[in-house]
Amino acid sequence: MNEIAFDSRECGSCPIRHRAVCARCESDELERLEEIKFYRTYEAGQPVLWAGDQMEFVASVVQGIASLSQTMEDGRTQMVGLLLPSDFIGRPGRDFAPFDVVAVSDLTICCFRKKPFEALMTSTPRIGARLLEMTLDELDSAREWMLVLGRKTAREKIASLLSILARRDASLRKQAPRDGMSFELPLTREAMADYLGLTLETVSRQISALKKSGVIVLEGKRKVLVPDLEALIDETGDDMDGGLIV
Amino acid sequence: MNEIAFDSRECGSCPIRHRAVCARCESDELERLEEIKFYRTYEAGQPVLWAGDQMEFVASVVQGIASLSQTMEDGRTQMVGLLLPSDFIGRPGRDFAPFDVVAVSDLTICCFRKKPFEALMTSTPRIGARLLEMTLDELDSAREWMLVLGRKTAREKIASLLSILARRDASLRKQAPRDGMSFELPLTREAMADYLGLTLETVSRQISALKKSGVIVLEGKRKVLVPDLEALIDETGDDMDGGLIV
DNA sequence: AGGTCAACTTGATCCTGATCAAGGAAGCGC
DNA sequence: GCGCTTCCTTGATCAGGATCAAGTTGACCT
Repeated sequence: MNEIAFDSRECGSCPIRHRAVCARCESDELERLEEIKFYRTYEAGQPVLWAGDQMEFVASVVQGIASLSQTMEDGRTQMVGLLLPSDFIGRPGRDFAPFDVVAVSDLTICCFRKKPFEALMTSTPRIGARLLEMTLDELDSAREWMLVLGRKTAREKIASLLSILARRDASLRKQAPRDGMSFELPLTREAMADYLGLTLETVSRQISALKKSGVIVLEGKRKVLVPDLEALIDETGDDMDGGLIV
Repeated sequence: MNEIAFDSRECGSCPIRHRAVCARCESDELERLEEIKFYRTYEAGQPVLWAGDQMEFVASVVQGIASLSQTMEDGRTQMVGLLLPSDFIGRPGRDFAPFDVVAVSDLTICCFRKKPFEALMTSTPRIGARLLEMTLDELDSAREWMLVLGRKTAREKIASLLSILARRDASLRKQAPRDGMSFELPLTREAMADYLGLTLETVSRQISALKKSGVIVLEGKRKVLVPDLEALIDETGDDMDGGLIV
């Protein structure tokens, strides 16, 4: 996700967050960030914020996965973002949460009170610039996901999600994605369905179908092995190179 | 779209652009923007940029409509954004276009060479801050659209698009959306289909259906009259208040 | 007027994914 | 062990939208 190297020890106990926002920043900025931060943890399934809530902090994901989602009155739900470690929650300059934020797995986030963070942003333009860069990345990701939602078949959708998860999993442990890699599925079938605009039954069926055609191998229900990465990417319908970055 | 009042005469011949980026800025910033800008025009259907193209400028839409879209090898197309007057094209800090940009109607854009614009951004933090704000708005819009693509029925999709177009049309002429308003459809059925993740036949059928149930009245093929705005919004499946802002 | 073309409408049929329904597997407390 | 719950799988059927296929409309040209 974030290419910038930054020695994590210098950042104290919240390395990822600092790497995300303060890349290349000077140490006094780091210290000022240290002063205003605190941690929160949530269990899988717990809400972090409801749409419309007052947000008194911005945060970054340290560990675990959170989701951004919207629900219609009749219960139809669409996940609009998956927040993995190093992703940013909240928006300077905005007071209310636009979407529900829910802990998908056990979750630790590193929070910064919004007011001081905003003050820091105006006094340190680099932070704002970095945030703009991150937001533009997220916007591109959201738009790429619109192709998935609007035009892909169920099978292509599943393959797209798996290939994203595989790549992000690899990059979190700083490896290149490779053949024969395996990773843990952090989402229930229902959460996958909500992300992909499908039902959980269809998700289950398509995973079974990919398994049957040998594109993936399941170890238990939540562990996926990808014997041939290119075969999986083939199933996404994307052209080889471009590829989703989420 | 943009709530900030700014006397357009002060901005020379490109008022919207300046209002979008330079809101509340001082006059010397305006002058510096004047120095590096130029205009381009395109006819309906012409491409502005292909995905992967080098971008040597950023721009804002002055008149007409442009689309952002992605196409798969087999020809499936998904529009991922609709750019109306005052919307921004391009991204400081990025060299290649991530999506195709096409003129949907006759189009005028106001361009700024990227290098000087970026220089201006670092020397004038307010511009960066404004751009961050706009990008966050676009991100929210993109995420709201994901609900439309992933979970809404064809009829709800059409109603959602019409209600957005109605509202943006009203706001462009600085009126509150009201009952009995009518507006021009700037998109072909095919373009609507590409935006909504449908086929053009389904779009046509659902428009006919909405007409038959009296939610809209067609005058010719491209002019829509909305006798009762609330009835249209009802059809979107959204709750009354929140509502899509695109 | 007639011809041409693009945009649109409408009908018939098919198929993907939703829905309804039942049952299996793993974890956990007692 | 047993019951209980949550998550997942699989089957049968249904329906919404895609696809294929004609027509229609209207703008523009000569």
